[in-house]
Amino acid sequence: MPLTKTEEFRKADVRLARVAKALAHPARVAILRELAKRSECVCGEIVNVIPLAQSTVSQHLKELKNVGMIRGTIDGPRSCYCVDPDKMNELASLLEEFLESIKCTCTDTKCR
Amino acid sequence: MPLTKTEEFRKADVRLARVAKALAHPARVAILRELAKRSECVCGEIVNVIPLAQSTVSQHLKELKNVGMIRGTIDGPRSCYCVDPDKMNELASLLEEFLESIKCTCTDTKCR
DNA sequence: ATTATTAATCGTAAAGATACGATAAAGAGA
DNA sequence: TCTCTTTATCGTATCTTTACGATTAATAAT
Repeated sequence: MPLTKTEEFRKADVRLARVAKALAHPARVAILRELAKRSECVCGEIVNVIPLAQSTVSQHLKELKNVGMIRGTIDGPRSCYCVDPDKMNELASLLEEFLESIKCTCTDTKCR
Repeated sequence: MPLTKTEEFRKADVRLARVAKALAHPARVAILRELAKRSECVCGEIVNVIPLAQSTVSQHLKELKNVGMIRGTIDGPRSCYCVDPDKMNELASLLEEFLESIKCTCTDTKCR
């Protein structure tokens, strides 16, 4: 039995959902917040801030990387992670535009 | 063994993740888009637009309702669903503010 | 009253997400 | 070279999400 039938939906909707999904866990939100407030990032510091096991944090980092929000330069035993500014802005715009477009136009009195 | 340990995270991050999660499926994005472009909505029409079974659409509607994005007035055999303007704006602002705050400040040459 | 229509709910199966410990990989430092 | 540190990956258990069909509920229409 099929699970997610993303093929059936509009590409734009699928992309949007994917971006939203990346933000759909407090750990990933926290990671992005941490990364954004530093000029150089090492995952080790991240692990100390997030109340999860190292392997789990690594998993969340991977997800953020997959969607393109962050970049990681592996540098031997320490990797430099940071927000990808261009991609982040692109994805943010995508979400923001959608959110702006969802202003309710309902004139039904039952809904007001 | 615990699954989501939302208790460990900042309330703001948990709230944000919850909002993002509501948008984390193409069907829900499509539903919001449909609702937003009408002045009166009936679930039946929604079902016809979304390539999923009626029961599944109903489930997605419920999730959007739980997070507060939409309101539904059950009116006998037809229910009127529409975007909750105030709540939607509130949630949208939450997300938008966060996205704006995630501008990369990384000055590391390796990341540029 | 009976029948049709519409939407919610229930039960359930399958896929995905989340979390952890253990292990592997890869340099840094002694 | 050997050890330490750090991160990624693997294996696995559990919870959650997604999806559907079947059923229920509630009104509308005949």
